[in-house]
Amino acid sequence: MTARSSTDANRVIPEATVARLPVYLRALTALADSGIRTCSSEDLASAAGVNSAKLRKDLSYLGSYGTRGVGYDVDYLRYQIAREIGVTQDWPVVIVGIGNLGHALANFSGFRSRGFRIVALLDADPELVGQTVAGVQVQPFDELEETVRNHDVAIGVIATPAVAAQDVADRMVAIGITSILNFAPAVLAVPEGVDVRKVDLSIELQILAYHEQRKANGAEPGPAAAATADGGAA
Amino acid sequence: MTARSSTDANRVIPEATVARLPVYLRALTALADSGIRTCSSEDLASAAGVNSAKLRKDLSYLGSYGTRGVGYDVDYLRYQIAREIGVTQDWPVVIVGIGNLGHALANFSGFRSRGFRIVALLDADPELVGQTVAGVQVQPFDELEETVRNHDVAIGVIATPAVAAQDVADRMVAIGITSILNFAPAVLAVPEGVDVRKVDLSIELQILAYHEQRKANGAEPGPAAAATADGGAA
DNA sequence: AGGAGTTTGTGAACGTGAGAACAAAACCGG
DNA sequence: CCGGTTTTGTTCTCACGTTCACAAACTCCT
Ligand SMILES: NC(=O)c1ccc[n+]([C@@H]2O[C@H](COP(=O)([O-])OP(=O)(O)OC[C@H]3O[C@@H](n4cnc5c(N)ncnc54)[C@H](O)[C@@H]3O)[C@@H](O)[C@H]2O)c1
Ligand SMILES: NC(=O)c1ccc[n+]([C@@H]2O[C@H](COP(=O)([O-])OP(=O)(O)OC[C@H]3O[C@@H](n4cnc5c(N)ncnc54)[C@H](O)[C@@H]3O)[C@@H](O)[C@H]2O)c1
Repeated sequence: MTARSSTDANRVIPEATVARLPVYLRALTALADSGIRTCSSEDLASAAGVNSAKLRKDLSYLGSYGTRGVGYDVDYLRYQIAREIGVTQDWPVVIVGIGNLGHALANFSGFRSRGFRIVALLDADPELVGQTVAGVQVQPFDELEETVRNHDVAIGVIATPAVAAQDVADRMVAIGITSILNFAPAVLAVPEGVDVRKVDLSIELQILAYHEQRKANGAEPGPAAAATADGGAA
Repeated sequence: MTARSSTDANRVIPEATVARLPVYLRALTALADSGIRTCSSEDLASAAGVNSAKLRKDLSYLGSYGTRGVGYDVDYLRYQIAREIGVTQDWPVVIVGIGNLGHALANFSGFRSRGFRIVALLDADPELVGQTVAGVQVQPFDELEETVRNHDVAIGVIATPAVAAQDVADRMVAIGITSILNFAPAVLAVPEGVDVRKVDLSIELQILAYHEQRKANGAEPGPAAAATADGGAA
């Protein structure tokens, strides 16, 4: 109905698969770094911590990039996954809320190396504004709109206290940001078409506590080795 | 087969439900704080950002704590969920790797208020050892065993670089830690019976980038408003 | 060239989770 | 005490995700 990208868009990739592709990408990068040029689905699966059938099925959604009897070319597959995810291009990102967590995020080098570029740090606190964090000057929150327009930002990160999170999200959405990564422990309401993903440390710990309690109570088949995945729709 | 907790353990609660219980708990706390003493499943569901049928089904796994025609008593339900998750007791936690992220975690007040107590911060860097972060002195990594035994720690947090993560995890497991929250972008191998949950910022961003790219390519039914859930078994 | 050995890609079976729908239970007003 | 109203708890159905198992496709050795 609309534009098509080079390799036949609108193939639908299950959310669960999308959530694992970055893991495969990381595993492939590790393999490439250790000089391995070819790997089997078994190799890659164990490096990624999944079972090989699942890996093969996941990759089959992207296309047929392996060679039967041989395996996958590490660099080629890596490029294909990167292209599918969209990290062959650079994504400009803004971070709002430069407190404890915001500082850590700003200093995190893993951003750049994975296709994301921090173009602005913003905070409502006048004390913080003007300070330089990780080589970037903190701007007043009011400059959000200007910055987003100048850099054509689509992805915003919220690292403010929970009470401010909805306000910040509203502002982001109003300005045209369509993907939000939210670290504040708050449920964000956003219009259709805007993606929100949340990272919530407390929830993760509480899930661990639940299983820990069950182990202590003698519930035999204790699960183990969990992860994080999922997606959803608004 | 073994000990039973007060309210009939070994009821099996689906992982997807376990992952949402902390969200309900947070929503209930918010309601309680604003003076609301009773709420319907509809109210709570919208506060938690889920649909009410799902909420009711989730709660039904815990027991029958509502009143038909009336709704749920906020405080009562809150207590029941907290008890089920295991956050009525305090969980001692150790954090290993006090860099950018470790500092932020140590300073995070949301720990204590949700039933977790940081009993130790550990790092391999001699420069860091002895410094006080968030009122706790950083200890050398070698003191892990002693600390874990003294405080009966079951939950460990890894905030070291990826290369060190597996080593740290091995040490933790050897000492008796059975739940690990891993922030390093690495797949951890742990024996059966040990739970690992990972928080990976880069993966979250890449998932957002994927959907963002699809939006740009004109894939109409763009999903939105995702979250984070899941569990698994080793 | 052909057969043995590998390894992918996928069809099918199975399990888990989501959502609609409704009967059972509680309250309320008369 | 009874009928109407509200809201829960649960059942049923469908969609999604995982895993198994195997034919197809490729390599390599003889
Ligand atoms: N620190 C952690 O390790 C951690 C872990 C998990 C979750 N979180 C969550 O992340 C968020 C940030 O945590 P933190 O420890 O960095 O908090 P913080 O208080 O150190 O920092 C919050 C920052 O947000 C700024 N801010 C407040 N309102 C704002 C607004 N309306 N617009 C722009 N900026 C605003 C403040 O000036 C401050 O600099 C919180 O919601 C917290 O619950 C933190
Ligand atoms: N900074 C972030 O916002 C962020 C975001 C997502 C993920 N991460 C990940 O979290 C981890 C920590 O990030 P960071 O920015 O705090 O890194 P960092 O380099 O600032 O801190 C790492 C700390 O771990 C310590 N360490 C190294 N090896 C150790 C060992 N064997 N035992 C004990 N301590 C050891 C180091 O001394 C250092 O203090 C990394 O894996 C990073 O990829 C960080």
